[in-house]
Amino acid sequence: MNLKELASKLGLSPTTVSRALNGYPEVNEATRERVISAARRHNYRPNARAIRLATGRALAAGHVIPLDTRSEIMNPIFSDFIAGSGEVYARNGYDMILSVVPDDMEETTYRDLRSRGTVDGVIVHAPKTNDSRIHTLKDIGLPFVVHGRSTGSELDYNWVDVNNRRAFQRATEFLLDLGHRRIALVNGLEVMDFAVRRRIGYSDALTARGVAVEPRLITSMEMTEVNGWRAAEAGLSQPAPATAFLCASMLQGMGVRRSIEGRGLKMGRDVSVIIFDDDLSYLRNGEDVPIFTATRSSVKEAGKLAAEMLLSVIHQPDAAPMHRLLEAELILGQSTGPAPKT
Amino acid sequence: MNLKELASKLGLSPTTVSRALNGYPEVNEATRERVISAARRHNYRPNARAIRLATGRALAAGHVIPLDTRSEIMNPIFSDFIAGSGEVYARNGYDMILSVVPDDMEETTYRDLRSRGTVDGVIVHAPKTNDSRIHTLKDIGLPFVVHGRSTGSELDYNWVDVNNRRAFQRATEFLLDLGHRRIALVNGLEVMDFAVRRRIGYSDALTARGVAVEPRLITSMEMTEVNGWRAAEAGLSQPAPATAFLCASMLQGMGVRRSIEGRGLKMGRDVSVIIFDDDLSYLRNGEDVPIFTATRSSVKEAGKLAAEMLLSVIHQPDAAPMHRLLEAELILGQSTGPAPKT
DNA sequence: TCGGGCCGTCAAATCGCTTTGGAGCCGTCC
DNA sequence: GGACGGCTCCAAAGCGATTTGACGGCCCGA
Repeated sequence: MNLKELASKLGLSPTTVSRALNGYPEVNEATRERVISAARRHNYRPNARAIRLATGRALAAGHVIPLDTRSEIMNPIFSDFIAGSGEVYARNGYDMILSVVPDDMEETTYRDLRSRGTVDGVIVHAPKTNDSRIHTLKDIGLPFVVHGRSTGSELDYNWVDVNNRRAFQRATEFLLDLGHRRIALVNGLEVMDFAVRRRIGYSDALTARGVAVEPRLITSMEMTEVNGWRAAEAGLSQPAPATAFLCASMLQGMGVRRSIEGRGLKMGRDVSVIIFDDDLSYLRNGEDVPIFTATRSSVKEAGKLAAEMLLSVIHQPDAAPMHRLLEAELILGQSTGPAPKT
Repeated sequence: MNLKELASKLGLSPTTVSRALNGYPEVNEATRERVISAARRHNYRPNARAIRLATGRALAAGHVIPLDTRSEIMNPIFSDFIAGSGEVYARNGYDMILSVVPDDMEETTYRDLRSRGTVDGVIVHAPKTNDSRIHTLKDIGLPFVVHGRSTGSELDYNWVDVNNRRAFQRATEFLLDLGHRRIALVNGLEVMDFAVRRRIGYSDALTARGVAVEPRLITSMEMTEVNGWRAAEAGLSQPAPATAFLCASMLQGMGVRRSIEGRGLKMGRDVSVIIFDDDLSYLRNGEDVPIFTATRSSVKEAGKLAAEMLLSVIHQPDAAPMHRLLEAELILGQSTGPAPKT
């Protein structure tokens, strides 16, 4: 059932039917009713392919997910992020197109999406410092929103981000207040921009209190459980072991906990741990009582906001760049306590 | 730069240019060369929207991700699955369209995808027993491949699945061989078909050895860390506590471990644990030495196979239904050992 | 030399919608 | 009574590709 058939069934022209369905004013309300009910009755849905060609819009948003060529690790926050954005797209009649692309092919992908007209805009995931994709996208004129920011880019662009620096600064201060002095940072890879910001927050807090930043207490690895365990093993087996760990993710935190308990110590009493909690639906930080003390910011919510921003950018391409900085909450759990007496 | 422009630049008709680029035989090799190099030079890419309308194909595959209306939990295996399928689609010039949909809206979504012509076929995720989506899809004639199976459906359909029953049967036998008799099953929700199959494998193994299946040792919850912990707390605090746990996922296994270690026991010595390991990229089971003894089957690989199957179904809609049953490997880790002497 | 077949190319129709530029009808105002 | 507007509606021209059917050369065999 297509527009022409429906029109002829109604004894109307395709023009009128199209206008009736799309809410244009130049059609009599009575006929509009007639058209709408006939459309429903015959189960008519306009062909998306034709609409796209006719309007020159793709009615689709792209998410280009970089897949690290060496490690092949997918970012685990990704599924919750798209759960958030997907909802927004669905509500607005947009499709969500995913490309999982080896990270050295991203630029080609953007150019392709643009010149073939597959999408109206894209979300940029996992920005690095001085990320070249921002230039590329500005260059080819494809609307985009970055989830995160890229230090070093002199361009202004649309982004949604968490205040990573502040979150880690606060967490570090909290540990300092508890008397901890040897606080280990279990960071993500510092090619990622957010990881750099987190380290800065951490160092700033230490420095402000006159506590030296010790490189031996800082690790920067992919955010997995095993790497968390490894970092804790290193931090706890030193002559002057860490008394607290600040982790960039829940999974790392779980690895740290495994190391602590494997040594017969108790988390929250002998060693304190704070994590960054993305509030992933399948990785909740306990239920009523949080397991980990955490700085929390929902990644699903970020996905929603980014999608909304993208749609607005698509509709008003010439508007000034938009920014949205989210603050993480500091949540008190069972994994922190006063520094043990030396 | 579109086809017409390119054609006029070359002094050729659009027809010829189109044929040259698409490898049709009725065009002179010399002109083909000329066309191809001109296309490259002018950076011409055919407009996907036009191709879709002209050919009547969507050149896109849909993944409808059910979002549990109550718990809002995304399945964590999902990101690795689409990493696998995405690669296949990309290689074949297909787009991947994702719809994250409240589970009571899935049917509407399928009908919509079909009648608006957004996709050529879909992958069905997370089938339940007697899943109505299979009927719906057959009914509306949209090609599909199920990741998993649905017991109770009398229809024959395309699927890619792991031999869940066998995997859990083998794991249970392995624990029995180690002398364990009180083996707890930490299962997923048994509305999911795969969870039912796993329980059957578990019970079959016990029954075959004359060990009674004790309901008090079986839990069936969403597969999170906290639920794993909870199940272990229950299983370990009974008068005759479990000596081994068989978990449906790595996250549950981590929760079980937390409970074990929280009681001052040692996993692998005092209590044994086997997990089902989906080989998720961000949740590796250790590195060289696996942490958990596990039945392992890569969900990314399953994604690849499902996508390949879907493409083949799209191209040959009338072929007989295809099936692919994957066997899980049994991997020996550090989490299992002989049952402690009573 | 003429007709038939093959090769290479093209004009035009098509896909299913949107959108521009009227057209017809009726009522109002001068 | 005629011009002008406002309502409704329609015919036709797009969007940018694919694809059908046909046509002009050229070669070959009769």
